[in-house]
Amino acid sequence: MAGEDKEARSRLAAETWESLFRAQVAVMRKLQAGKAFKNVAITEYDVLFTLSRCTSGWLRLNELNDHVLLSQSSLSRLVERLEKRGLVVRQPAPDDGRGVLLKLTEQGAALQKEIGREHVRDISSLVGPALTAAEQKELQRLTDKLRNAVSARPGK
Amino acid sequence: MAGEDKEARSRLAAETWESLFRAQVAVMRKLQAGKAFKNVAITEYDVLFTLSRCTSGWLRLNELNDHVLLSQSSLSRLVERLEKRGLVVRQPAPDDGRGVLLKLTEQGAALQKEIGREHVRDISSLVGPALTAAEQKELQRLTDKLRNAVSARPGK
DNA sequence: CTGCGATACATGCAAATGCATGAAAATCAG
DNA sequence: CTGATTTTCATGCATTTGCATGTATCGCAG
Repeated sequence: MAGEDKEARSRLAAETWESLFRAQVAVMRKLQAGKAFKNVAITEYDVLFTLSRCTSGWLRLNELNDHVLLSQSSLSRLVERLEKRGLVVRQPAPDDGRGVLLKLTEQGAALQKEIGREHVRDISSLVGPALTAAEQKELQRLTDKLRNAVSARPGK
Repeated sequence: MAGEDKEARSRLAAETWESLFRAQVAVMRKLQAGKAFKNVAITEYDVLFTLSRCTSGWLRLNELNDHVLLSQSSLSRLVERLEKRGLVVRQPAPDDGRGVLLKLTEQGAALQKEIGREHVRDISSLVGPALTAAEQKELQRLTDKLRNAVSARPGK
C-alpha cells in the first residue's frame, strides 16, 4: 500500500545518500593524506581550483561561496589568507559596490597547476581501479543529475 | 595510443570524483541548513548515528574514527563533549588497556532517533525527486563499490 | 623476561570555523 | 526622492579542529 511505498522510497533515498556520503569520506581521507595537501588545505585548493576554471578570470566571492562547503565568514578569511600568501588578488566589483572580485595571481595559478597534477594522480589511482570506465561515466551522470536537481530547488 | 589513453582515463577519474564531490557539497549544504542540525553538528550526529547502527552497542573509538572525517584528536574531543552532554558513555576496553569503548545512552539513542527522522525526511525530499528509484539503486551500488575498493586498498 | 617499536587515546596550543553583528551599497515601496 | 529592507562582505568572539606531543599499553624480537 501507499504508506509502505512512501516509507520504502524514503529509506532508499536515505541509503543512497548514506552510500554517497561514505564513499566521499573514504576517498577524501585518502586524498587528504596525499602530499598534494601538505601546504594547502583542501578547501584552499578548492578555491584555487574553482578560480582556475573560471573563464573570465574574475569571480565574485559570492558565487564562490555557493561552490564551497564553508560559511561566508570562513570563506572571507580563507580568501584573506590566500591573498596574504600572494596566491589571489581581490578587487572591488565594478558594477556592485558591495561585491568583491577574486583572481588567481600567476603564482596562485602555478601552484594550482602543480597541486592539481598531483591531485589528479592521486584521484586516478584511487578511482581508476575501483570502477570501470562505463561505471565512472554513469556515476558522473548520476551525481551531476543529483547536484543539478538539488541546486535548482529553492531553499525549502 | 597508450599515452592518450592513460591521460583520458586519468581525466575521467578526476571528473568523476569532481562530480561526486560537488553533489555531496550541494546536498550537504541543504541538509546542514535544515533544523535537524540546529543543536547537534553534523559530525556529532554522524557519531550518534554510527553508534546506533552498532549491533553490539559498544564501539571502539578507533573504529569510529575510520568512519568519520575527523582527526583522531578532534574525535577524542567531540566524544568528550557528547559524554558531557550525557549522550554517550565511555568505558575502557576490557581486552585492550589502551582502547576506549563507546555506547549511546538512552538519551543519546532517543536524540539520534529524533534527529534521524528529521534527517531522513530532508534527505528524501532532496534525493527522492532528483533521481528515479532505479537510478538511486545504481548510484548506491556504484558508491558502495567505490568505497569498498578505496577502503580495502592499503595506505599507498 | 627484557627492551623497542607500534598503537590507542588524551592534551597543549595555534589555527580555522561559525554565529552574531556591523558597515556599506543596492533594491524596493510609496 | 526618501526611508525601509535586503544583499554583500568584514570582524569580534567563542567553539572546534588539527598538529605535535605525551602517556600508557600492546606486540614482537632476541
